[in-house]
Amino acid sequence: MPELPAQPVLRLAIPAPVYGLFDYHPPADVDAAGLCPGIRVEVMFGRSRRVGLLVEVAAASELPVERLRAARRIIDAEPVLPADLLTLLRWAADYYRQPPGEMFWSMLPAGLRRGDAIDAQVPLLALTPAGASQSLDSLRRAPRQAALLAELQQRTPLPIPTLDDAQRRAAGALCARGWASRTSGVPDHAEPAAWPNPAQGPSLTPEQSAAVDRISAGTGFAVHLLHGVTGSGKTEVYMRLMAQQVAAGRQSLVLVPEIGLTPQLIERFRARFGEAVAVLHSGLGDAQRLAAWRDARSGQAAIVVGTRSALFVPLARPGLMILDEEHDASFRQTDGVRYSARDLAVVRARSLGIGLVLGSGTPSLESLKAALEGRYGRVAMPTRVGGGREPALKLVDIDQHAQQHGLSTPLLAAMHRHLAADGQVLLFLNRRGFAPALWCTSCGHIVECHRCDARMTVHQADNRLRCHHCGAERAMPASCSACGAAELAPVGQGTERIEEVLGRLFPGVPGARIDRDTTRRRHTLEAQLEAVRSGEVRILVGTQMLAKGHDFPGITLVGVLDADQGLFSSDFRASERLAQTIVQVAGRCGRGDQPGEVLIQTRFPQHPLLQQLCRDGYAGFATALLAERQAAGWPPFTRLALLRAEAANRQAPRRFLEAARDLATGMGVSGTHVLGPAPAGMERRAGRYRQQLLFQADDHRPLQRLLAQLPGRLSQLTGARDVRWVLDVDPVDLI
DNA sequence: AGCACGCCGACT
DNA sequence: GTCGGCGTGCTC
Repeated sequence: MPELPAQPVLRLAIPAPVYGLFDYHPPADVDAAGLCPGIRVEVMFGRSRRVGLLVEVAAASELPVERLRAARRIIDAEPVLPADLLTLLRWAADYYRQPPGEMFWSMLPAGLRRGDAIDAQVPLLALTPAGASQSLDSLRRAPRQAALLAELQQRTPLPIPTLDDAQRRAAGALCARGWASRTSGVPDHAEPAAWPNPAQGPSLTPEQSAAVDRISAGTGFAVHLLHGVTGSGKTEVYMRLMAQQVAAGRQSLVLVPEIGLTPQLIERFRARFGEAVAVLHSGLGDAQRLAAWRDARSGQAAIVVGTRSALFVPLARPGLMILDEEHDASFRQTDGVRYSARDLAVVRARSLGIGLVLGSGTPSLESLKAALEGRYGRVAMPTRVGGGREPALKLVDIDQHAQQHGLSTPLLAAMHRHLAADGQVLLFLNRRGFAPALWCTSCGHIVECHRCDARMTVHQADNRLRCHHCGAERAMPASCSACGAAELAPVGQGTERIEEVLGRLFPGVPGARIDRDTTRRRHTLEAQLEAVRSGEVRILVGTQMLAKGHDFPGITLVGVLDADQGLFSSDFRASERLAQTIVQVAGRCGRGDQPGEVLIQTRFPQHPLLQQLCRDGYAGFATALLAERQAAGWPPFTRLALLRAEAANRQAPRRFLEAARDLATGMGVSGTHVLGPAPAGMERRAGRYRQQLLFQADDHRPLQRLLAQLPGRLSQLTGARDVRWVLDVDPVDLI
């Protein structure tokens, strides 16, 4: 029997938790050879309609032809994702052992995932003839309306999703006056507007110039680790590099941590690059996100700034990628599809053949090692723009000094000194609430969460107990549930309590507290930060939120109230994070000629890590930590993957992971070890018991070999249905 | 993830 | 007698 020539098939990534691509015939009247990978295709998948992404056109399927169905329709004429993102998608799905369909899902704005046309109609604001002939003078008392009218007279129509709240109100007013009207249509992106010339920046310090020259010297793919201390002017270096790209007609993609995407940063970018800046962050609505995404894809935007997921934005003319605060944990996606945007940025830059800058004042050990081995270029900026160096760190032994509610005498003395000299003080304590525990002074009982292996935190302002791990909440008990005595006392310090103590110790000195409890409402954080910058607030207390990205020029003293969390943690990364946090918080103080002072309260002033950090700074500390990691066989000298399982039942996760361990050891992949299972650091959390199994390998290759078939086989394991499990490749949290 | 198929308890 | 409980298995 003559063989029929095999027909080309479409290999699609379809959003489903299934590992692999799915093969379909092209729709009846469509020639597969004419289809470009990156387009969306609508198919019937099982009994439901899905939108899939064409990853490749294959000569034939491995499945018998009769099992394949034909796709319903081809959605796009042009790829929505360019080739480099398809490469990235496949690489990431493979490396992180994630279903490609889910990975692809996270690369598209919501509307496009549903199958909307990429040039869908959007609401537009158009200038009316009356508005066109209107002089701006008549709107002198309505500056926002005047600004919007001026913009409309330059370019009409404007897509309404790109307008902010104030602009939308102004739009309403202009419509009421009959000078503008709402319509809808396809925004005109056929002819990308010419990018405005970047504004002139300040002159660079020699150190900044050298950094710019070093980074822009090469062409093609390269990763540069820009190790610049706080205040060394990294952002200015980024902007110079971006301006070079603008001049060459190429786009820059800037990724910043969640907290780093502040209005100030966007303002700086806008002031330099004007309207050619597109911003992507989690607060955006679907329409705004799509508009920014489209501007990046069309080349309308010269600069694209965003958080983690902006890594997946298509770029028409990519020239440079920048990842600021590269050590920051928020570059890791930890729920849903798991990936590291920092590591994927390297992969994307390589496939694009462009440069990538990883900037940080406290680089991750992974990046430092790569720089030491010469895989990344290393550019150091140890000096602050005003000329000063980073403030020295001083340890205060809290067992040797009297203290009042968590504030030691030396720290209190320093606070008085700095306040008297017109300085501002920042106190850092990574523990919100009033006190981390409530205990009975009569019987010693400590109030615990019913659903977690954790203590309840006292929140005095609203007289409630909260669990910071599961969110459980209850009224403050009047008496001990164990012995009935009405002698419950809060123990330990939280930011709320420190704020109260400061009110008593420094009466009349205006203070502010910044943590998740005080900034829950929108805009309060910005208002509080402004009060600090203006000098109105003299003492600032806060958590982690203070450590990142904010400039407080008037702060001259930083107090780290408790450095000891993290010194003795079972997570080998805790000391790296502790040092990064301390150095980042310390960096908030002192500017130019004003030297800063940093006091770190600890019960272990002799601890070698703290000693090293104070003596040699972050770079010396990191070198020592790298040696320690190498000796202990931890990353970045080895590779890890973590399999976590949880269930309401205590035994199920253990049984499942024991079966998983037997499966993995039975595969006998040389160069790999399986450790565990062991209970997670907090075994019970939110009412669920958690266990974990650790895979360790000398290199990523044996680890990948071990993990290759694992997810598929795990789901077939007996007991797999009794637990929820996730596989985390290159995990950051081991507890 | 959906969504159906499949075998066992309380109902018009 | 059947409506529906959610265990199990599949999706090109």
